[in-house]
Amino acid sequence: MSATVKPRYQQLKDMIIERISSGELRPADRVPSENELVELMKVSRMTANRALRELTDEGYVTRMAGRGTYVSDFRAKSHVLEVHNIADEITRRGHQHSCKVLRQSRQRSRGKIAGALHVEQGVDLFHLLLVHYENGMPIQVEDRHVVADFAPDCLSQDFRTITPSAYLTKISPLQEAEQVVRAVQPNAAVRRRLRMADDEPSLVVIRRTWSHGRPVTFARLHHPGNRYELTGHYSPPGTPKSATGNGVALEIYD
Amino acid sequence: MSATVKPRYQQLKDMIIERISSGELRPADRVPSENELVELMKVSRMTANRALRELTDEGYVTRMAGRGTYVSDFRAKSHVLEVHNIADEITRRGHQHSCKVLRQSRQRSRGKIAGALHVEQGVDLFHLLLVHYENGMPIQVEDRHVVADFAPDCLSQDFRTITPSAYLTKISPLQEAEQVVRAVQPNAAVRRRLRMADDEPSLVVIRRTWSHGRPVTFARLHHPGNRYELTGHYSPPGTPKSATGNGVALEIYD
DNA sequence: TGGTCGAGCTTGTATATACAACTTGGCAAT
DNA sequence: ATTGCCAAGTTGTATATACAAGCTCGACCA
Repeated sequence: MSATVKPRYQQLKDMIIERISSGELRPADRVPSENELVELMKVSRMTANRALRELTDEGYVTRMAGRGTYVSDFRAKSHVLEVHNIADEITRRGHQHSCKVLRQSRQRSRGKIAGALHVEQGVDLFHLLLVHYENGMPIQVEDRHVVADFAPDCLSQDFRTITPSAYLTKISPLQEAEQVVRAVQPNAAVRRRLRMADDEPSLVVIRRTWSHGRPVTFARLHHPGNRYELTGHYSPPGTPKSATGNGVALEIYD
Repeated sequence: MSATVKPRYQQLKDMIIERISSGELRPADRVPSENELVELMKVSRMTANRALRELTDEGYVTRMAGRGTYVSDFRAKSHVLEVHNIADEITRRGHQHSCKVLRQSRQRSRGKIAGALHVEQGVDLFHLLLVHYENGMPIQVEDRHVVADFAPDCLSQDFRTITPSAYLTKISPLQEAEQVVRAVQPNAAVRRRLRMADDEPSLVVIRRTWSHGRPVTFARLHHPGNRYELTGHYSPPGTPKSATGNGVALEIYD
C-alpha cells in the first residue's frame, strides 16, 4: 500500500465495484453514464470512459452504444467459475441433471472445517450433502459447509431445483475462489454413492470461496474417475474462436 | 466479420501481436515506444498508449516507466500455462528438481497419437519419456510427442537441463492449449517409475498445444495421487494481493 | 578516478475537444 | 392513426496537449 493517491480512473472503478459488491447495484441495473460521471465525480469524459471500459474488460459491466452501461450477470465473470455449476455443465451436454439431498442441517464449526474456512470454533455453519446425477448415473458427491451469517435462509432452500453454488452466487457476488484438484482412493461411503468399482479412483475438487474478504463456503466435490474429467482450454485474448476439435480418445501411457 | 475498418488502436495491437507470433519479436525484445508508434503509424500518442496498455493487460508485453515496452515471457501469459513447467514449480517450493530421460527418439505418427495431434499417419514425430524428481522422489512421468517439423533439433537437446515444455515455449510462442485432468489407476510401468503403492491412484494431466494454428505437442503427465495436487486461485481483476492462507489440510469427506 | 547532476528518453495519467454510430422517444406531417 | 424523422442522450474512437515520474547515459566537476 503506497501512500500516494490512486489514479482517478481507479477511484472511479473502485467506487463502482464497491456499489456492485455491496448490492446497491444489482445485475442489469444501470450504471451512471460517462457524462453523469463527469458531473458527479468532476473528471473528464475520457477518464470516465477508461474506468467503464476497463470494468467492461473485467466483466463487471456491459455497455451498449446508444443505450448505456449495465451491471453484468455474475455468471460471465470468471474462468474458474465456469465449471462451477455441475447442473449447467450437464444440461449443456444435453443430458438431464437430477439431485438427491442427503443432508441439509445446522452445525457448529470445529476442527479441520473451521480451519479450512478460516473461522473460529463454534461459528454457525450449514452442512450440505448432495449427490448429483447425469441421466440417472451419479456423477458428483457434494459435501459443502456454508457460513451461516452469509446465507441465513440456507435451510429453507430446495437444492433439487437450484444447486448450492447457483444459490450462493445468487445471493452475493463471490470475489475470490481457490481450488485444489486431487486424485484419491475414495472411502466406502463415497464409493457406494457414486456406484464406483473397488479399484476405481476418484477425482476430487476442493473449493473455497470468499466474498468481501470473508469466508463463505468450503466444498469437497467427489467424482468417479472413469466418468468425469476436468477440461480447460486456453487461447490468447483477442483470438476469436478456436477451430480445435475436442472429444479425443486419450489412452494413457503405454 | 464486418466490412468496416477496424479501429486504429486495434490495428496497432494486431500488428504487434503478429510480430510476436511470427517470431520477429521474441520475449524480452523491445517493442516500439509510444512516440515511435506515433511516427511509424501516424496515430496520436493516446491511441498508441491504448494499444500498448491493452497488450499489457492481455499479457503480451510488459511496460516500465522510463525504460520501455518489452515482449513478455510466455510464462506469465496464461492461467493454464502457469503450472506448465514442473521444474519451476519445484524450485519455487525451494526443492531440488532432477530428471531422468528414458526415451528420446524419432517416430512416425500412427493411430491414437496421430489423432490426438490432428496430423496424418506417418508424420515425423519425436517421442520423449522422462521422469521428474522432487528431492529425489519421483513426482511426474512425462510422456510427450512433438511434431518434428516444429522442433527439428529436439533429439540433440539435453532435457536434464531444460524441460521439454521450457524448450518448446522457447523456440516459439504457443498460442493455444487444451488440457484435461483425470484420476486414473496407473499401469504397472507408471506405478513402478513413480514408486506408487498398489492402490494409489494417479492424477493425469493431458495437454495439447498449438502454435500458429498447427499442432505442436501432445503430452501425458502422470503424478502420484498422494504427492501431487493441482491448485488454482481466482481473484477478480484489479484485486491487488490476496491475504488468503494456503496449505490447509483437507481431509476428504467423512 | 570517481561521483553527481541533468538532458532526454520512457511510461502514466488527465483534460478538452471532436466526430461517428447507435438507441430511444417524442413531435410533426401525412 | 400511422408513419417518418429529428433531437437528445449514449457509447466508441481519435487527436492534441500537458504534466508527473522513472530510467539511462553521458557530460561535467571535484
